[in-house]
Amino acid sequence: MARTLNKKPEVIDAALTLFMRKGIKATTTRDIALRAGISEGTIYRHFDSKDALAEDVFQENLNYFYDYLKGYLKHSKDPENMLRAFVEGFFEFSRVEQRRYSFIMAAHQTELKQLSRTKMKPKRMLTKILQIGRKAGTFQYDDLELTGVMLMGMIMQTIFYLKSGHITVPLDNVVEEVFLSCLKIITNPK
Amino acid sequence: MARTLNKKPEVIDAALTLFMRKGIKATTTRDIALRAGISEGTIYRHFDSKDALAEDVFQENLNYFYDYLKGYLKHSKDPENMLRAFVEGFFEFSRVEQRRYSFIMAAHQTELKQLSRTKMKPKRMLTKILQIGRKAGTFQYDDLELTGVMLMGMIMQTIFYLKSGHITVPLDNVVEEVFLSCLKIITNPK
Amino acid sequence: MARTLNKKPEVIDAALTLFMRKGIKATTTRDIALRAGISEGTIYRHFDSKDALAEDVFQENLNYFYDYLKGYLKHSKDPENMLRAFVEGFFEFSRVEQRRYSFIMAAHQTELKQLSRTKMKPKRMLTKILQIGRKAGTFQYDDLELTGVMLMGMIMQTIFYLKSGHITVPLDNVVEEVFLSCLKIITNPK
Amino acid sequence: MARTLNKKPEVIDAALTLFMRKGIKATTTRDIALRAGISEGTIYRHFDSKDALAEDVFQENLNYFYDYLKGYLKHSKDPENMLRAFVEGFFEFSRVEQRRYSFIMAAHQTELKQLSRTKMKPKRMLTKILQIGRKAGTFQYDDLELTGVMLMGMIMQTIFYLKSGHITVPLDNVVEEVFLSCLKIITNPK
DNA sequence: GATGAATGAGTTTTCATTCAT
DNA sequence: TATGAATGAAAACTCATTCAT
Repeated sequence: MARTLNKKPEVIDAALTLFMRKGIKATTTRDIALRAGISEGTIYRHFDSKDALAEDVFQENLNYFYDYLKGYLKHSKDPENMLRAFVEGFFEFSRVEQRRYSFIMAAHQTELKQLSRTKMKPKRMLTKILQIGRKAGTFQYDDLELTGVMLMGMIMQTIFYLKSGHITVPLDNVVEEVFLSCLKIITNPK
Repeated sequence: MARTLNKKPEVIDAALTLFMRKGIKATTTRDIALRAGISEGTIYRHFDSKDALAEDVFQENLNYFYDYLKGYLKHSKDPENMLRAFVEGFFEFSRVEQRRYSFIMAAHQTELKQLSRTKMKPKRMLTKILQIGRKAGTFQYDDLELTGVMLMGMIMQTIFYLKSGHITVPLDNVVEEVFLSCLKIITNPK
Repeated sequence: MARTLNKKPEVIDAALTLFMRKGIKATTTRDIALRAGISEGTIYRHFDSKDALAEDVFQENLNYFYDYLKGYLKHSKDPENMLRAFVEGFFEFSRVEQRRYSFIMAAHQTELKQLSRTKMKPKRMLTKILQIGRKAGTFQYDDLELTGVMLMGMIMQTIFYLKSGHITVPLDNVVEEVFLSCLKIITNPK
Repeated sequence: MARTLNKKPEVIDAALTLFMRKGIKATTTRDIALRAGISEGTIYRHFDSKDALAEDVFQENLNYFYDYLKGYLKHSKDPENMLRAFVEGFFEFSRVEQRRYSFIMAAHQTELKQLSRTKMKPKRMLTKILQIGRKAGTFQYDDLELTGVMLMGMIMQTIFYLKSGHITVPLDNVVEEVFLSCLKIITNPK
């Protein structure tokens, strides 16, 4: 079937690795071509510009992350378990798929043009869980968005510091601790 | 005699604005010179390199932020009040000094060379508060670093989303909400 | 057996349109392939190079133009009528076959390699008419080439400005006016 | 006074020479830099883009041409003499300033972006002369624009063919012949 | 004949930094 | 100190042409 070669996957893969390692700006098309074992021109056969490539890589990885989390949540039934799975999945992904995770975060926060930053799918997953929990009477909170954001912040920031080696607690404990802190916020009466 | 005019402040001010707006990498020395109303060469009279300028701007703003928070905390006596002041101060600073705040965060997370990222002074303020609170018996938690990081994450992420206009709750309520959530984590029994 | 489809006409047609619109240099093989609905490689099955394609398109259109004028002149007998037919034919062609005309002119004046510019068939038609007219005693002029060139210039320049919309006189009047001006040059005594 | 070097004139001069010789498209910024004895970057210190440079060179030369013609016309009083001076000036310029003339014509017809083609100053000079002549009763014609265009066409086309060596008549005679032909068009009764 | 991915040499453009004035 | 023109290395991007399928 495949009549001709198609180096698009190689381009994307090389780009991901390098974007993650040095950031989008600091990665040159030459770097990408070199690592992909292709010529620079080939990049432009598949993408309109370096920015378009970055955008593409970002979306692809975001989807990958999203699917990863969905897989993690599949078997959870009650809200609390879903939340636990979400937190665990987040940490797990950041550990197993370091490259992807780092890239997603960096791109999300600063490197990408405003456009694509809009919808952070994983955050919407979390708010969904919170909604279900409130409906079930398990969770209590005032503002959905705000609560979601706070929990996301706890999780992401903890991972950020984990990566810089500033936390010495064993990983499992960290995850548990973060999960419990989440629970405290949404299950305790004021 | 001759009032040798010193353009350094102009340089720093222009750099700050631009770094914050477009990031360090995306800001050119030409941009800076243009906005500062000086020539490009002048930048190098005051700084060894663009990176050195960025580093300088970062430190200066971090100190400014730190001093700002210190002023906010001055009159708080008990740990809970200190924590409240800290959270309020953080939000207030991000509101009043938008440029500075945005720049500090962006630079902190991605753009600066590893060197200067090491010590995030405001975070150490927070851990200090947590320590005092634990000593006084007001706060309970297992790991100091981890807890500090989680609280920081909640605060920073909330501000991040506030800035993108995704939260519709009135600011005062948001601050109160975040503060209460912090309290829940460190004052509630498991 | 197999009706080996031949995409050559598509190539030529697409090339003509694009060459005319943006000039030869500014038209890429990619543009041509896209517009022709074929692949870039196919162009090289029919032409040795882009330049050869341009040359081909030029010749083909020049011949087309020439045949068009010949058809216009067929029924004219005396020199004056022939000249009138020539002028009318020129204007008519430029109107009905805009793409072809624009391309011929542009290519003729600047874009083609010296080679093919040599013989501008329509101009030789005009000089032929002038010769016949002189022999018949209808036209008077000193130098054949020079006179031909001047008349050509009047016609072509007028069409050029017509196309840019700078002339507001009705087309028929324009043609008549140009024809009369030609006549003045070759029928009036000094 | 001149405190620092300024290579802008060198850039323009080199560009003019090369644009004229090979056309704008075929001239690379590298060519220009090499010939100007500067680095490529310097071009961009003085012009936003290669296109902007071409535009600038075009305007400059058009003005130069215009001034040249004005000088030629200065001492002519009656319309007929003005017209003669105009025709002579045109031919003379094309001979003395070959580079400039060729460039102006090529750029005018195809190479420049639509924008700058709008106003062809010399043509407006000619229409001015025609107006004066009509007011003075010396010239007769119906449409000013159309007549101007036809005369321009005769002049330009003749020069074009002169350059390609297709005309063997001595230059002075050519000029005289063209001038007389112009006169015939605007001084003879229908 | 047709494809379309790949090429690579070449093009325009960018930008931190230097330096004569 | 301040200038601003100049630099040059490197960046993003282009495109006619080739070639395996």
